[in-house]
Amino acid sequence: MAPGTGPPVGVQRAPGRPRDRQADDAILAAARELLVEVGFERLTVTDVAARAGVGRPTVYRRYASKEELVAASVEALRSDEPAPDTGTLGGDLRAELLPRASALRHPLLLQFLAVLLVSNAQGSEFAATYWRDAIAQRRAAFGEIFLRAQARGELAPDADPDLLTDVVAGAFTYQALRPAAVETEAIEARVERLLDLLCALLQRLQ
Amino acid sequence: MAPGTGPPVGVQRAPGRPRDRQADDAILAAARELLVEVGFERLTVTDVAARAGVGRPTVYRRYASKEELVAASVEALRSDEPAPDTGTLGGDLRAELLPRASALRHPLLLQFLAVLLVSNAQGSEFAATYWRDAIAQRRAAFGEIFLRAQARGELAPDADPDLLTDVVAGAFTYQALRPAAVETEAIEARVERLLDLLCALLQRLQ
DNA sequence: ACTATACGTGACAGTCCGTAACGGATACCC
DNA sequence: GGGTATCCGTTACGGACTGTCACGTATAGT
Repeated sequence: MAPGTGPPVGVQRAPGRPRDRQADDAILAAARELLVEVGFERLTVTDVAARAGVGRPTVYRRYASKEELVAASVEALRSDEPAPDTGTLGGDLRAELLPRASALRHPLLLQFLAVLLVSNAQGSEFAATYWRDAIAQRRAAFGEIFLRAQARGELAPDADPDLLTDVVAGAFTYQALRPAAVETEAIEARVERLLDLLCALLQRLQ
Repeated sequence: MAPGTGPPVGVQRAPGRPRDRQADDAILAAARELLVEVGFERLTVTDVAARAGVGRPTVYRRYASKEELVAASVEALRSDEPAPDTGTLGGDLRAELLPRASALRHPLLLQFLAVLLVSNAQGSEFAATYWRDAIAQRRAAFGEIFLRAQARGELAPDADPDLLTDVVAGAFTYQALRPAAVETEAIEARVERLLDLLCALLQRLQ
């Protein structure tokens, strides 16, 4: 997962020429762009290297496989995402869930979920790492939304935020299975209706 | 999607040697088995042909691509699934949802969902066909469960069964993203708790 | 200077996809 | 039976991708 054998931590300094940190970023950016453009399966390491202006061995020096490269590129994106609105106590539940609904249908995340689904179903070693590095933190942000709603009295205090996350995140993620190319705006409307239904369900749970 | 240019319908009879129907079944069975064993990406047409005891061109004579082969193998599985319990009015909602929860986490279906997710995110032409052939009918069975629950008075009659399907199917499908290899029995328990929560949510919607 | 590593280029073996060519087999029609 | 059209299995091919290696060169610390 980490580039190579890991960066030299703290005072310790590796001998020889250091890694080009500019290449690090270029590789991750190129991987993200191509993942969105052509998908995981048609993404090639050759193309990533070319777009990053880098030789292919330079990519493999950092990531042992195409899977690790993709996982790292998605994980790096998380720090670029907007902060989960940790201002006041926030508005109502619906207003807080809406931006998360669209974030869950981000093309990059969906491509990654597909990788996760596949490596999962066959018990790949990557599955657990993927979950821990890329999904768990996003789920935590979801759980805090429900905690805030409970603090505001919008939600029953004994409801498990983790299970609620499964329900809400599952419903939104599920929308990505629909043939989006044909009716991308119809799905937007459907998400709105879904959001209404979920809020009605949750707020009746008091 | 259909094998070759389609089978001769009705009285019409194609000239020349007919297709080996035994090979048809062997190919689909081999594809299903390998899809579960190694996943979509590591499934090769060469292996499918070998397991089916068939030459590789014999596979390509029926399906234009690996994607079509996989889609057909999943679609063929649907007819093997148990009938959706169209007996009396059924038991309660929870009892009807339970078998569907495990059906949604069938390894074969999950592999297929991953294919759908990928081809979807990049606007593949297959996406719409996949949805229509393999998903839409399963969703219909789900909708009927909610219709029966409404007939029994367990559910508000104005609730949209289609949206409810999104919520329930989404929650269960989402579980497949968890690292299953490590804790396969923990997920079983989680599905039980999730089922309890969903029933509590739905039945409060009156 | 010396060492150790990174870089780019180019090449390589191995695998897979999808297609084509061949000889033989099997159905229908005259 | 002869003719025709399609199937089958085998074998081979071009193209693409993966992951690795070797080479010469560049860049850091000692």
